[in-house]
Amino acid sequence: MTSREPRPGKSERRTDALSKERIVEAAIEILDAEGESGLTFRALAARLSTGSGAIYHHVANKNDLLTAATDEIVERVLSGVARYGQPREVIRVVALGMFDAIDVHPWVGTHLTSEPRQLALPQVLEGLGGPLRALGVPDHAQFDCASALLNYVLGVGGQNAAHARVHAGVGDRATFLASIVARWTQLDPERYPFVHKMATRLREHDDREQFLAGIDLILAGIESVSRTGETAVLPDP
Amino acid sequence: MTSREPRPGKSERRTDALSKERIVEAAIEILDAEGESGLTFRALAARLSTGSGAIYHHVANKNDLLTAATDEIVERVLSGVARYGQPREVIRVVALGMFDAIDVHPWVGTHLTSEPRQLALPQVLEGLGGPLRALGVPDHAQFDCASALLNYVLGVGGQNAAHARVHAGVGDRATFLASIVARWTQLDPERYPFVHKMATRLREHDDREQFLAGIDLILAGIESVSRTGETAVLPDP
DNA sequence: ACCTGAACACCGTTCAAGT
DNA sequence: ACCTGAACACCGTTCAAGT
Repeated sequence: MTSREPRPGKSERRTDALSKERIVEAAIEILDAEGESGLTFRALAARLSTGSGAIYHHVANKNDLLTAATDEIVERVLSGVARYGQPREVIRVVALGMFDAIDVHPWVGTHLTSEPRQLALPQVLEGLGGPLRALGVPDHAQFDCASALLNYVLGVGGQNAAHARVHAGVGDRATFLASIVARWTQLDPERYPFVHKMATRLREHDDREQFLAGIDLILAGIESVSRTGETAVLPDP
Repeated sequence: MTSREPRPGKSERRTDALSKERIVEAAIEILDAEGESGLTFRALAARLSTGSGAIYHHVANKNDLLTAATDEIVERVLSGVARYGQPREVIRVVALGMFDAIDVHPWVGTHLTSEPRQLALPQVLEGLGGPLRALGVPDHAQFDCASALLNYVLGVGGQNAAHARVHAGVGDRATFLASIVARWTQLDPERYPFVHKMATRLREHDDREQFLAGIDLILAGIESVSRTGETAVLPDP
């Protein structure tokens, strides 16, 4: 519980003065280790060997801190992702990068959908939407296509973050999934036939593969829009 | 600030004893009127003219209360939705029902993605996935298709909830969107060419139409999977 | 200018005491 | 059995006082 010494340098000045970068870095470490509920200004101040009020000299409030931490993770992920190559492959790599990042940092999946003004959102949008032109998607359809991809990625991310949050408290992932399957199979089979059919598949499915299958599904839809023109689904004539 | 009289009936017993239904109903009213931050056990107790501890006799905790409120809204929406007709139309109506519900009750969009054990999730899954068989989607692909639709709906819902939360505090929707457009156009046009192209469209777009365009995109992808078989996107042979 | 940490205004939740 | 509301153990945030 005692705070570690901040490097035993000369005593002229603390060599590691507080800065937004150091605060964000410490916040990320706490978030990864303890989850969202572990990040308090008191815990953060203790880890930085300072008073909780000091943090407010570098960060406006907790929301600002979470936004900065989320932006930092997304920046790292997307800067390490190839932007050349087949457009379809770039989209898949960007999407998978976000999926894996949220797998490692579940809190990113939560905050990404809760603060629409953060930089991370246009960054992901650029990564998913940029390749659309090269894919042959007409100008007027690009917004809809990019937004579908983005919202799907955000949906899965939020869901995975919620899963991680829950089975952080209650045992491991397998027992957590089993508890959901059990709940689903208790539902009335007359009213929920589809859910019953899917329940077993839920237990044995691979999150990452299924995520990619969804991306491929949307990509197939995008291809079909690009071919047929204006609307994705034409009413039967 | 004085609490309203609970109906001046005879004094044998309070005619309106506390119950989970009454608590959930009051919680929904507070959530709709004041937003998520307005729902506190003190505010809820005051509205129900009782002590805050009394609520715990009918509800396990705040998460349980929010789950019950979310389930209630989703139950209302989906029970009022047609289950017959063209399968594609059923999917669109279920999706639009969720979209509109989250538009009216933004907190539903938040809680739907934060509690994976709630009943509302399999309910929406049934509504979106049930019609897939009639659409001609092969058995082994139905899980991926339904999950893509569900995650897209959850993504948009979470995003819209976040928008509502922000522009509840800061003026109306138009100025909120304008502030996002302003932020996006300040980004480096070299690094974010796509975001720049989309920024103007963001201001003039219709949320509901765009939501439906995304559903249609995924439906087009589903059609294409059903036609071509196993994989959505075939590698060029 | 930056840091400190006590103080303030809240929360969710518990629990002895009432009916 | 159900309700009451004070008390407890936290929060985020502020701010006088220090350096």
